[in-house]
Amino acid sequence: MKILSISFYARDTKRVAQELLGKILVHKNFRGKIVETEAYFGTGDPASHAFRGLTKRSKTMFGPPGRAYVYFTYGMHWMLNVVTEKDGTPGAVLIRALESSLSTNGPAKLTKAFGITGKLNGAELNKRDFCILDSKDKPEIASSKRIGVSNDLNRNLRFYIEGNKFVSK
DNA sequence: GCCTCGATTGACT
DNA sequence: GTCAATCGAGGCA
Repeated sequence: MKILSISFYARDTKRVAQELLGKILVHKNFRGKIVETEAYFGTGDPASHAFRGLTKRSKTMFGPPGRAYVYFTYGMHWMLNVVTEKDGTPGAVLIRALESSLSTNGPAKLTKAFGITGKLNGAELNKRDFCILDSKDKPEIASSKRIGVSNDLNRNLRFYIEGNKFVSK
C-alpha cells in the first residue's frame, strides 16, 4: 500500500476529514483503519485552537500539511490530529476512532493504545513507522455535529463510517 | 503572576 | 446521570 502524499492533506479540511475515513494509520508496529474524524478550521471556528490566532500550542496547525498535531488536555489525554491546508493556513482533522484489535474507539484511547504522545507533535506523516496508508476502501460516510465541543458551529463536521462498530459512542 | 478550563475517560451513585 | 483526575496553555491583570 502507498503512503498518502502531502498533496492529499493540502486541501480543504472538511474534504480531507471525509476522505481519511477508511485509510490506515500506522505507528511503529501498530496499524488501524480510521473510522471516525472531525474537522477543525482556524478562522471562524470558535472550537478550534487556532481560532485566537497563532499560539504556542496551535502553531502546528498553521504549519505545513501532512504533519501530526498532537496536544495534551484534561491533564491526562493526548489527542491526535492531522494538519491540513497549505502552509500558513490553519486546519486540522481530529482522529477520533480507529478499527484495530486494540481499544481505539475514542480519541484519547487510540493515542494511548498506539503509544502516541507529544513527542510526535509536528512529525511528518511520511515515514514507515508513522504515516497514513492509502486504501481502496469506499466507506459509506455519515456525519453529525462534533462531540465534546462547547462552542460548536451549527454544522456537521464529524464524519464516521456508517455502521462501523469501532466508532466512539 | 494567577486563575480557569479543556476537541476525554472511566468509575461511581 | 454525575463527577474526579490532573496539568499546561491561554486569558487577563
